[in-house]
Amino acid sequence: MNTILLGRVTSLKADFFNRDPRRVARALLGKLLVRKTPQGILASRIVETEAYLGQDDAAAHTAAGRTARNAVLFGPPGHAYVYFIYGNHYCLNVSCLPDGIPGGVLFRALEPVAGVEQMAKARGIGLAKETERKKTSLLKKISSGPGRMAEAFEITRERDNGKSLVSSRSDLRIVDDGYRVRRIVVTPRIGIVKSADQPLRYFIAGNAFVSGRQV
DNA sequence: TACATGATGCCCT
DNA sequence: GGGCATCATGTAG
Repeated sequence: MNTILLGRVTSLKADFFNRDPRRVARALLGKLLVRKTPQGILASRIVETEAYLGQDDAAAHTAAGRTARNAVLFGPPGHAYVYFIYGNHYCLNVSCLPDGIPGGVLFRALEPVAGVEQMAKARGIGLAKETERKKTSLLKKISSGPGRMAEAFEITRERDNGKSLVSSRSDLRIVDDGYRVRRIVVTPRIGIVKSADQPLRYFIAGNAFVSGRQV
């Protein structure tokens, strides 16, 4: 993608997503979400995800079967499922498993890597005049949370729902820059009522950009 | 056509 | 730590 800015990276293939969402959610930790914009490249490391299992998972949007809204989750793997929630926020998911079988992974938190100023601006956060100490706490507000990261990447349902995250022509992609995750923590998912006890939330241990409180 | 609800974040206390 | 904004979607009537 942008080899000067990011070093050597390889784009993930559709096969990466063609498996159980629990495995995809784990494997996505440490990868980079990359957006090409007219103003420049945005890149952030994926530090927190949640798996949604399809028809056997009461908390998944696909639990009651296929509808116009959730069709992407029933489609081929590696595509963006974007939905609008609470009248304010968009959330980004990626479809998993083969065409016809529902399942997906929710992106919950990102660590900003490139295009930080642009992402801060998209969030209404000013960084320029801040002290280093204050900047550190503001950086966390850019994309620590599913609604926040969607806003930072300017992700909307209109623009991004159904888009491939693995196509070389896509402006929104996921790449591997060789970063290796040391330890992964697994907890129950956040903000749900049904099936709230299942341990399907994954995050990089010790990472400061994970949303909410760390265990 | 009406209504309840939600994979959230912000602001105020 | 709690209330609230705000609306698309699905389901019931």
